[in-house]
Formats: sequence, C-alpha cells, structure tokens
Amino acid sequence: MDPKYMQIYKTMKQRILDGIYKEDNQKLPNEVTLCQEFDCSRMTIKKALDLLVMDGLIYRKKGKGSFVLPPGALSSKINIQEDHIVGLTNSSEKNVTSKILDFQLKFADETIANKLCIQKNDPVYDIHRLRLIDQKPYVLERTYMSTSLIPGLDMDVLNHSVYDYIEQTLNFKIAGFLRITRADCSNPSDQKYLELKDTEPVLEVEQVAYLDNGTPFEYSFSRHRYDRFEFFSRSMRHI
Amino acid sequence: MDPKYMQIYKTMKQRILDGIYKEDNQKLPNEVTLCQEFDCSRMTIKKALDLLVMDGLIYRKKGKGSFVLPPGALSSKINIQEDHIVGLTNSSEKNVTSKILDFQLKFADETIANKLCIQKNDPVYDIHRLRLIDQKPYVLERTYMSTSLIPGLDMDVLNHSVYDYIEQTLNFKIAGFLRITRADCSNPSDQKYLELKDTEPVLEVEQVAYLDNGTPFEYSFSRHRYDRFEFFSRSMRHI
DNA sequence: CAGTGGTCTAGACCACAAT
DNA sequence: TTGTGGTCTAGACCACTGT
Repeated sequence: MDPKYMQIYKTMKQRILDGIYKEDNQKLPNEVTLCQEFDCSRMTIKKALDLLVMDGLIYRKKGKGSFVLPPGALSSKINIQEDHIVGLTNSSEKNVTSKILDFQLKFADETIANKLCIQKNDPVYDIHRLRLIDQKPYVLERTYMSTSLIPGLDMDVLNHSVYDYIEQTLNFKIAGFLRITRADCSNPSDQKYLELKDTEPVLEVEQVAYLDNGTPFEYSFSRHRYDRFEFFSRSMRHI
Repeated sequence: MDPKYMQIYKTMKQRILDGIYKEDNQKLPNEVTLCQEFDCSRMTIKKALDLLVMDGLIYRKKGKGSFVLPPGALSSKINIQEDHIVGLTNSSEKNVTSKILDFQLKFADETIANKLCIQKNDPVYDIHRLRLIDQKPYVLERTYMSTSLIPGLDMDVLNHSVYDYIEQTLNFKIAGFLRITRADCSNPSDQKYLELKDTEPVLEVEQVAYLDNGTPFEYSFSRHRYDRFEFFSRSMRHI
C-alpha cells in the first residue's frame, strides 16, 4: 500500500500525461483545492507535487500557481534515465539476452578493492558479458563483485539477471549507484563483439552500485554501441 | 536569508565532508536529537536530510538511523554533475575562454521551433562557439535561441557568459534543463577545432534549457573532447 | 487587496529493526 | 520493548504575484 502522497503523485502524473490540465493554460488547481479533492493536508499535496517537480513534469511559482511543463523529446535509441536503477534485463526492452565471454575469479587489485571497500587481493568475480537485444549486440560489460558479499553466482544467474538474483534470491536491496559516463575510442574487443568499425566509438559507463546498507557490491564498466544508446536526464532548480 | 531547512542542510553537508560523523560508524544523530540541536521540528530536519539523500551523501533506514555513504571517486577530467545548471564559465574551471566561430540569424526549422516552443520560421540566433580552458579546446557548441525571448545578444556577451547575461542583465532565472548524452564519431569540424584525430570520438550533449516560467530558451548541441570530459551522477532509490 | 505557494510547528500514529 | 525513521494533520505566518 503506497502512502497517500505517492498515490496522489501517481494520480496527478497520469492526469498530466493524459493532458487533463491542458485547458486552463497548463495550470493545476491550487493546493487547497487539491487538499479537498484528495482529502488530505497541504503538506501531503506539496510532497506529491514536489515529486512531479523532480520529474520535470511541472513547475511551481510562488504567488502564481503550478503549471505543466512541455514534454521532452523522444528518441528511437535505448534511453537510460539517469535515475533508473534497473539493469538492462528489467528495462522496458524485450528480448534481452546475454553471452558470457569470460567468468573467472581473481584477486582484487588496488582500484577494485578501493571501489568495493574490500581488502586488496580479496577474491572477486570477474565477469565479461555481451548483452544483446533482439540478437543485436548492444553493450559489453566488465563487472567485478566481491565473492563473499554475493555468494553463489554461476553461469545460470549470469545468463539471466544478476540484479534479480541479488534482490530475490539473496534478498538484498539495491539502493543506488554512482556513475561516470564518457565517450571512448573502441578497442579491438569492442569492435569484435559490438560489431563496430575501428573508427566508431563507444559510450562507456563506469559504475559502482550500492546495497541499501551502503555497501558497494558491484564495480563495472559498460561499453555501449554509440549509435544505440543515449542517456537522458532532466533537472530543475528549486523555483 | 536561506530557510531553516537549507541552513541545516548546508551545515550537515559541511560536517559530513569534514568527516565529523566518521566516529560512530558513519551514523548521524537521530532526528529528535537534531531537532533539539537546531531548535526546530522533525519535519524541518527531515527536509534537510532528504536533500542530503538526494545528494547521495547519506542513506536512511527505518528503524536503524541515518548513515554517511562512502564518497565517490574523483577524476582528473572536467566533471559535469548531472544536476548542475551553471554553464562552463561559472563552473569551477578557471581560464575559460570562448572563440566565436559563427554568429548569425536564421529562420527556425521544424525541430528548433518544436524544441523552443516557437513558430516555424521565427528568427533565432545560431551561435557556433569553441570553448577553451587554459587555451586548450574542450567543447564545440552549437546554440539556438529565440531572438524575441533573449534580445540584445552580441559578440561581447558571447565572449563572456550567455547565462550571466540572461540572469543578470535580462533578469530572468534559469530553472533547469533536459539533456541527452551520447557518444559520436567526430566530423571534420570537430577534428579541426577540437584538435582530434579522425578516429577520435566526441561526447555530445543535446540540451533544452528552461526559464523559471517554464519557457524553453535554448536548444544546443555541445560536442566535448572525449578525453577531457565526463559526466558524473549519483542516484539513490528511496530506502 | 486577494490568491498563491513556501516554510514551519507540535504533535500523532505507524512500520521496521534490534534486543 | 525501545529506538528509529516514514507519514500525516490542522493550522500558522510569510513572500510573492497580479489586480
């Protein structure tokens, strides 16, 4: 059962997407009116509308009111929302398959140990996967995870979703990530697996993912085909 | 004068960065204690700590408490926080200069008109700038802005900061943006101005920027040197 | 002036965690 | 059971907008 502010947020979001508030120059009803409609206090309405502001769907002006913002552009490429946690397997894409190129254990070097908050030379999984969508190569992933934190990883898990294994089998919760995104020249391995020409680049995402107790559990590099992935983000200053 | 929750947020942020809460296993004082310290209600403390959660600096667990998260990695490259509004001129980088490659008026095509919410064939500025840091090329920008919304743009403004002109001279407020980030092959123009080899890629950012009244005022493409820019983002699920 | 959102309070009840 | 954060209320006062 969602809390009340979340229900109101979802209802309002759907209304905005349905274009309900187009009529009065994109203006939403004022807060007191919404309080009456949803039978709640102003604080609860504000919490719901603040979520819409964070989504970039509305903006609010003291003394004026709250207004729907024009929608952003769409794109035919795979679209990664910056604030999305889900792995590729759980994205809106269908037909995601994985090809495991390499799966072995190694001793953590300084960098990996540092990122995963473990000791140098502690054992880690070293996973090399190619992810395909509709049989076409999309991304080449190099992933390091601590074996003691994430026990029992095997080919079967890797062929499906590691994130599902962590959340459903190990019953951990994934809390978030830290990401660095950059462009890079493709190397021979990229060219081979992603079927790129040697002049074509990749979009690299370096990521540390955290569990809900704050422990980093994954350090990875994902090299995406430059022409099939883009990152999407919205951000609104408090106004 | 900042509101109380903002002052508390800033104070707590500084304390975290100073490592004040390292002692007790990264645990923050509980909310009631903080209420007493800052002489405020729990709602106000929560609002302040929620900002720290959004910054990815702390996480909070029902029944347990609030804890500082390990800090992210640093990098020697120019680091663009996903939720930053400021232009390059106002970033932490010093010695930012601009070289105006082209500055003219044109009729908005369908795409530009659509992004800027104006009519097709309305006049727009078409600005081509090379931005340098310490005399080294970093980014090539192609910017479109409506002449009626942003009047009086000239070479002098372009040589300094367009954002400063909009906020300080025109007295508008910049509210936020919508961004799409992707990798791309460099074209001859990129190679010439950014001093890239023809095999080297760029990091392209397509952006629509909005004023605080919801009006889009800028549509731009920024093509960054792949080896001097990276995007940084943190995201934490509500836990 | 009236209308609007922004902040803030002092409490209440709940759900979850550890003991 | 105790301690913790999550939600929610019913009101208050303030600052900003437009008439």
